[in-house]
Amino acid sequence: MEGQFGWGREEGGWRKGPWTAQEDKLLVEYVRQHGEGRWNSVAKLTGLKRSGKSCRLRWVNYLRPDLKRGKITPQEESVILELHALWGNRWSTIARSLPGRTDNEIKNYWRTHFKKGKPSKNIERARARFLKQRREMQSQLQQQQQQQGQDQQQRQRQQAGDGHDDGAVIREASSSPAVSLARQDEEDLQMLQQDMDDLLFQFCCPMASCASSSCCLLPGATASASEEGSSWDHPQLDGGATWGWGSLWNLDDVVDDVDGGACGGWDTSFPWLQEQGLAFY
DNA sequence: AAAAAATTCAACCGCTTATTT
DNA sequence: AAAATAAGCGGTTGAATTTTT
Repeated sequence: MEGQFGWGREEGGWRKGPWTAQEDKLLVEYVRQHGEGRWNSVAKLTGLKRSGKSCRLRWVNYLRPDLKRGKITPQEESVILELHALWGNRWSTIARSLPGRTDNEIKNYWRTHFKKGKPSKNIERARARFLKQRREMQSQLQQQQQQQGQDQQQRQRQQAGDGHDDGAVIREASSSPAVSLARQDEEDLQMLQQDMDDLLFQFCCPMASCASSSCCLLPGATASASEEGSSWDHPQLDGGATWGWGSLWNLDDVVDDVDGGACGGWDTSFPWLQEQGLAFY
């Protein structure tokens, strides 16, 4: 029974908690007539007592017809792993490469299957800073390009398109099955790669060779992965199997917070892939 | 058989970013 | 230009379900 306590209650006029079939019907009908978006008017037009936010969420994560139902396939799983190694907890970015899967779904899947340690906040902060910088650079570049003639613009774009012959990790990622990064992401990644290479060199990371080539699952390191806490007691063993990009970002921590002891590893090893006979990288 | 523990995942919250007014 | 509104994101929660004891 719902409606008595916290779940299924009404609060400030809005219903909360699990959606009923009737509510779904109303929302689906609304979208059929008015399309996606303007979620706040759902309540006004249909009488559904749900906030716009709630409606959007329900549609995006559950009612959308293009959603893929059913379990995550092994292929999808390896994509998730791969992209999480690249992007960390940027679930929506990852979801873009998995048609029919939502960020929420991927996030849940990751958390329930793979999450073991806790990544440092600094990773994402440093990363955000980097990406922001990158974005600013890009928009500057764009402005410059606009001032120059269109011919030149095209020439430059071509150059940029052809010119990715460096970056082993990128090549590795894009040659992997079923992974296609959004253009913007790919560009970010490319810059990130360069940046990280520099950092690697600078800090002489012991796993440098691992990170710049395409290891990740070392045969010897089945790494039963200490259940809780960081892997930094034995970084070269526990982390060894997974020193890919996710760990690379930890270098941001080094930069960001040199004496904080921050190099927080993601204790993520992938024995399940082996069980399934799947090679990761 | 049943109680406890663990897992799953839909939906929430707060915050940030984008768009509109 | 700035305030308001909408959309989007990621972390977290907790009811329901499944597994273990």
